[in-house]
Amino acid sequence: MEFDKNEQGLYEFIELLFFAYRDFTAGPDDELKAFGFGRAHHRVLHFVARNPGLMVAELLDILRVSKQSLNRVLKQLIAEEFVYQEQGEGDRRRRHLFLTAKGQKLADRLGEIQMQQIASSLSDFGPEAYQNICNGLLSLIADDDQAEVLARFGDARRRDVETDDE
Amino acid sequence: MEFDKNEQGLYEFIELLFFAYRDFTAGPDDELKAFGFGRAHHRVLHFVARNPGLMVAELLDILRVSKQSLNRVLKQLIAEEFVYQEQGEGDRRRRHLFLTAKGQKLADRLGEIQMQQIASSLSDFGPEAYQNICNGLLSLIADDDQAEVLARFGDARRRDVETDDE
DNA sequence: AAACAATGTCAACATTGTTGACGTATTTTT
DNA sequence: AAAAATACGTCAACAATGTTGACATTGTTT
Repeated sequence: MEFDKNEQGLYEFIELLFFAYRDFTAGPDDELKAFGFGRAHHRVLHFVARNPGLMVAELLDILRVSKQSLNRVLKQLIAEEFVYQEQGEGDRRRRHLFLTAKGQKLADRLGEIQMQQIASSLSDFGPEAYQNICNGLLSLIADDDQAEVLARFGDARRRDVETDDE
Repeated sequence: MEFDKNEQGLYEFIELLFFAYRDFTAGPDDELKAFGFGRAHHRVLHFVARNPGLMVAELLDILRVSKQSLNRVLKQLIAEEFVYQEQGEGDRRRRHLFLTAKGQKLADRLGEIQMQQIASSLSDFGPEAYQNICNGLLSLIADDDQAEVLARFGDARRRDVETDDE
């Protein structure tokens, strides 16, 4: 299949993104049903897992939903002890979010499902092709947000290095 | 930025897909508000525009929603004359879907918004990189569905060629 | 005639999004 | 110290979009 950058080809690109997203979210959605959770809960679990100590305001900026919408799922996750909060040390208005052991376990499980799917999907691609795919997705992100996303990636990597050193 | 295929890198891939989808759907969503429509209406407009004469059952298979959920938005689109139906000639139970002039105009407008976004996002990529990106998205689609998607692409291309010949 | 298929429709409900208003700590500014 | 701003939580109402179950209509197949 040749993908061209004419009008026809760009319409196909739109559909590829739709179908990829549709199929990519299907696995975790199923798993979450058993817990009475949905995709909104998954997002919180994912970003808290990847950014321990994340503040509510930061999460709001990532998800781009109203605080009331976030609070509804966050409240459930805290009540059922998948997530806990710690008061900020410098500024005690802030609530830093962390996963409990139970939350970490679920986040890991959901990650595993998606990882397997990506890994098997992308196994045929060499490193250069993989870079192309990632850079392609990155460039689809609004210009203003790209730096933000990369900054969080950088932080997560630094945090991992520090953790490895401990 | 180097994207690796380790666990860290695959988590980043998940996020890239999330952010790309989030920002990519934002533009049309805004435009649709003026018509009192949402993303669900957009999907119908898109797939009917790309596959004139599409049957309801096919649309259900593409969107993977219940017929009741589809019918709610389809009914509105028909009532407000963005979409019309034609009874099947061979099998008169079937309803083939088409866009009216008004529907086509809106579909074109939404397409234009997304096309500009893709075109400017992907303009830096050469043909090989673009093939990688498309093939990457394609491989994320469930195996069972890939053939189906490609078949529809093929049909649309053939239909375009026929149309050009007329 | 009976069964099946394609579509439409009614009703009830769940999830996840929205806006608006208000409350409570806590920190910053004046 | 008082006032303003910030970070977060909460209540309520509502909208969009998804679900399931039941049933009707029409047309086709057996």
